[in-house]
Amino acid sequence: MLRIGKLTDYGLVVLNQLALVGAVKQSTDDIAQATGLTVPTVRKVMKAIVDAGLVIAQRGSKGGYRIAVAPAQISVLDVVQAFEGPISLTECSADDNQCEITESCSLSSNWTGINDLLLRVLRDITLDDIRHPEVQDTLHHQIVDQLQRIQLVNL
Amino acid sequence: MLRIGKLTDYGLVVLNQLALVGAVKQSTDDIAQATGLTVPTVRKVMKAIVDAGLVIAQRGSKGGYRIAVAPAQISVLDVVQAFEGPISLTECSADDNQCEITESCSLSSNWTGINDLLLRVLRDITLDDIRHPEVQDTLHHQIVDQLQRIQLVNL
DNA sequence: TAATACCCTACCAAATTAGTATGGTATTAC
DNA sequence: GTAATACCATACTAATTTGGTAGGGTATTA
Repeated sequence: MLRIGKLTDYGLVVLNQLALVGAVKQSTDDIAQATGLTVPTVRKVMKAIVDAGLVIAQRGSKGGYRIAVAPAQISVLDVVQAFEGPISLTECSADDNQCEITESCSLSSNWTGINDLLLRVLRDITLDDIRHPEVQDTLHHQIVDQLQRIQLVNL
Repeated sequence: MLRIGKLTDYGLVVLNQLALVGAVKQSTDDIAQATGLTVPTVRKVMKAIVDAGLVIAQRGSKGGYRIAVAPAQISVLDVVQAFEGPISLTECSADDNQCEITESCSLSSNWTGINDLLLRVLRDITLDDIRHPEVQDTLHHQIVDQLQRIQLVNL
């Protein structure tokens, strides 16, 4: 139903927690306790955001995780892609494989445009925005206002 | 992976086909042949868009389907919702059920804003836009241009 | 009354996702 | 150099969702 995965959501929660404590390293257990997530789930989440370069992991005693990038530099798109790979609304626009319904498929390729718009929106919203609801509200209204001013060419 | 379902895509293809012939009624077989989809799949697609009121069905001999609304009045959002129900990126923002991680969930509620933006974009693009790629390109550029002019408040 | 063509429900198989378990490896402290 | 800490990698299971299919029912028209 056009949903993002739960893990993506968890990822945002964890990043928020890491942003909260700044440079202080936190272990898996710390994070689990702070967020209310289970330890195994946190582990899974950490792998994704470490691989994406959003978080730095240090092993061994005295190890732990700390955020690698300033919250204002982490976009929602970064997080979504860390968990769900490259975004593409349809198979057509993503892979290079041809779809079966060749004749009608020229139409489907238009999803690409919608896809780009979605990417743009997700890229323009940062972890910092998310963390401050009142700021995010303002941002939200700004974008909606702009969209409302757009005259559709064919109407 | 933040995908729309194949059926939704098919729905758009079928609606395009119906729009092509205007007021002429088409049977399931006609549509299947014209689009390259299988008959059972077309049946499933038709149910969704008939229920959504986008297409009118007439039974009996001489029956068939015809488009119920002008293509310029059918938004991509209409089609997506016909197949995938109300759009909500997270469970939190959709249902009234409480999520388990209570403390951190205030953060998750910010998905709502992103959700609204997505709805807005999908609602502003019509079947007519989709059918004319060059028009849709223009539209696309317009929206992206507007988005680019937005200054994020916290940067 | 028979032919046409939509309608409804249910079923099956494949893919995806969430959650869990387990053994391995790097770093630090003593 | 050994033990404790804590991250790492892989794999497995169960639940959910999705796509595709089947079969019998009902309305309309000739």
